[in-house]
Amino acid sequence: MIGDMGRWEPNARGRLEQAALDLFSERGFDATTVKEIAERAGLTERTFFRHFADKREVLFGSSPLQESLVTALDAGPDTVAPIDAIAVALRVTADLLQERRELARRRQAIIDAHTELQERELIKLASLSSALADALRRRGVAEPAASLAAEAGIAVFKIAFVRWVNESNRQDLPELVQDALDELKAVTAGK
Amino acid sequence: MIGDMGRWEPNARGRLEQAALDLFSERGFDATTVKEIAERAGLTERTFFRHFADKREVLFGSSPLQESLVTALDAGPDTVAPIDAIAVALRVTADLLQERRELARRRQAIIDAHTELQERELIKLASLSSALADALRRRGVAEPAASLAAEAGIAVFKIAFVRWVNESNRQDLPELVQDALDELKAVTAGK
DNA sequence: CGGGTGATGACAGAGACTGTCATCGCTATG
DNA sequence: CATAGCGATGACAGTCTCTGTCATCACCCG
Repeated sequence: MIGDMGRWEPNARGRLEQAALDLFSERGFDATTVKEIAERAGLTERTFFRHFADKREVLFGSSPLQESLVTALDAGPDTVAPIDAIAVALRVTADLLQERRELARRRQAIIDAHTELQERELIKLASLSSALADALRRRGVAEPAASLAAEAGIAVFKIAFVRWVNESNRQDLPELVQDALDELKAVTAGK
Repeated sequence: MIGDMGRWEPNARGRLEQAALDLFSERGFDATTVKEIAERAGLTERTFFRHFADKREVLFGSSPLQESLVTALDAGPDTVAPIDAIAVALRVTADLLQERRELARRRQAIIDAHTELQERELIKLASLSSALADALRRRGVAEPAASLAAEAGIAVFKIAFVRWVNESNRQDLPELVQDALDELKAVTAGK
């Protein structure tokens, strides 16, 4: 418990996120009630739901990945092939994510332990894929190439991320992304 | 209402699925309570939860896709490239699915209207992808090629399926799958 | 016909989420 | 400095999902 702070203590949302992360780590997602999260943050259950649409969303509320990916994609020149534009965006974003490795690990451990959280993660990734496809279309890429390239990019990122989080030795995430992409190219080439 | 049937009317599970599909179509997913579904099927709410883990699962309980995909993959010769083995399995399964077009449309309309249902659909597809990757590994495909090929295959299937469901003119689903796969190959080749 | 077994009903209860209204702290404005 | 407005919070009641528990019912087996 942080202590009872009156109303208007700053950063209510951040306090809720921190409290949730701690409690989920300690007791697990199911064994933690929203009321408990709110109380640890010095707030009420009702206020929790004003900041987050549901109990799961507190783990997914701040995700700078989408912005980074889309920005990087829009920035690159329109001349390169879609898959290469995606490769660049993925590596830039991977580099960003790399700075928060411990937070990412902790969060992922919670998510991996609960199916409901995996569902939420998957739909966030789908939204990411959709945003990527939009950005590609803005670059003049037609359908279904845009959607396919976006889906392929997300798949590559997912697989690289899993390796990065699980390996105990610090491997470079952008490198893992590049490796996974090369593997995908090899596989789809029919080998 | 089907009428009040005593206990032991046959196919309780099927009646629940049918009642749910009808009610979700009529009123929407949120506006339908589990109690209403159960009553239309001549059962109680408690019994609903004995057949389905949660309210969403009633739409996903019977999915023969996974079995078909894995069976088809295991059946093919080990000599072909992973991506081609997947292509065959996808086309065989697409052909199966094609027979239930109207049911698929109705179901998909409900799913598309509710985020929570899309979450469940995505995790079912992830499970499918995982099963595909397992089957590939049984064929001797190494990681991460197996996972990447499986993810790519699911992406191809997803995009072909969307087109098949939305187009008013009856296009051949296996053909759409093949087209999407060819597109993916072109995209990952760097064009 | 009695016992066993599995499916169902009845009931209570926890917890997620929503609607509504009161209350609080800050700020602009006179 | 008073006060009115505004956004964030609290308080409270209520619905619905989902679970645990025990009784009851239909069927099958000997």
